[in-house]
Amino acid sequence: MKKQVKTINDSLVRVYGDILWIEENELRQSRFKDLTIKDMHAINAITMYDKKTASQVAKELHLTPGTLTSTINRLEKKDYVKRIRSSNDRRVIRLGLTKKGRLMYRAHDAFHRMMIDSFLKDVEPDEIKTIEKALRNLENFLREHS
Amino acid sequence: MKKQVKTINDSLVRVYGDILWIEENELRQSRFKDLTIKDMHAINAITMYDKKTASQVAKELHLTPGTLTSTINRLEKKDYVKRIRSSNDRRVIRLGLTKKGRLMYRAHDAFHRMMIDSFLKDVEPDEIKTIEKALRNLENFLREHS
DNA sequence: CTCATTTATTTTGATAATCAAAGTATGAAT
DNA sequence: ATTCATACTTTGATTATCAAAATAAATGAG
Repeated sequence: MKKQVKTINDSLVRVYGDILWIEENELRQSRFKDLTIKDMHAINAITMYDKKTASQVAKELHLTPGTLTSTINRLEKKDYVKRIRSSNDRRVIRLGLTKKGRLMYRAHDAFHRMMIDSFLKDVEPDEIKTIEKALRNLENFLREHS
Repeated sequence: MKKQVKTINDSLVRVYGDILWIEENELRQSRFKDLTIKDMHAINAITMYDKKTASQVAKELHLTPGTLTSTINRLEKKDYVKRIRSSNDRRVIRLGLTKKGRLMYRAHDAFHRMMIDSFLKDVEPDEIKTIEKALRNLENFLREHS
């Protein structure tokens, strides 16, 4: 019983470290060598879809506003991200991806999809429900602790 | 179907970011304020149990030998970790935790245990098998990609 | 309307983690 | 003995990060 918890925990810890490391390596061999994982995760948080504000993205990534600014500077200079000054409130910056940014976004997304597909290999639909339940549990736990 | 994969993926991404952030905050409020999360993860990798070599730990953490050296220097100075020169091969450094290090290890471990307990709340024994299967899938995927 | 306050972002200055590459010490093998 | 390999450390440079101060725009009270 106790042992099972430890095994699952160790597996999660290992998996997390390995994912970051593999993503870093794949990135270095790809056409997007000029990005770090952190850059990639910023692009992922910015998203192809909404036009989030800088503050929203900083919060999601748990970065201070200043750090986010410099992240955006970097990504703007490298032509992955663009700043869009909001017209109703001219203090706020909305963030969007350039063509190159969207390309990167899709590539990263494809990797994650592959990963989740393999995660769910041979997992039956009702078993997926179990996994979703456990993840919800975890998210609740984290919410209580923040 | 596609949607489910996306939901699970987003949840995992969110969860991992949040765990790091929460651990960082808890640490800052604890008696172990002098440690960063990275320090804590090094202590976790060093473990209370085996006496791993510096190389082993570096590999587990995906750090270069040089970086591990400076991590160990830091943690030794703060009295969490001790170096033990191996007697059969005097090039090898084995790593152990001090009393303070073991205290930290247990505290961190307790947090993880709580987390996994809540993850597995209302999850039946045979459902746990599902989760273990999915994690094994993921570890295999990661092994193929490294 | 104007001044004070709040909000969103940027700038600045300092620090810590990291890497690659060179260095040191030890061990292994021919 | 000499060379090669291994385990770790040192060095020098770079990058991500933060806290705090600065800027710029919006909001609200009178």
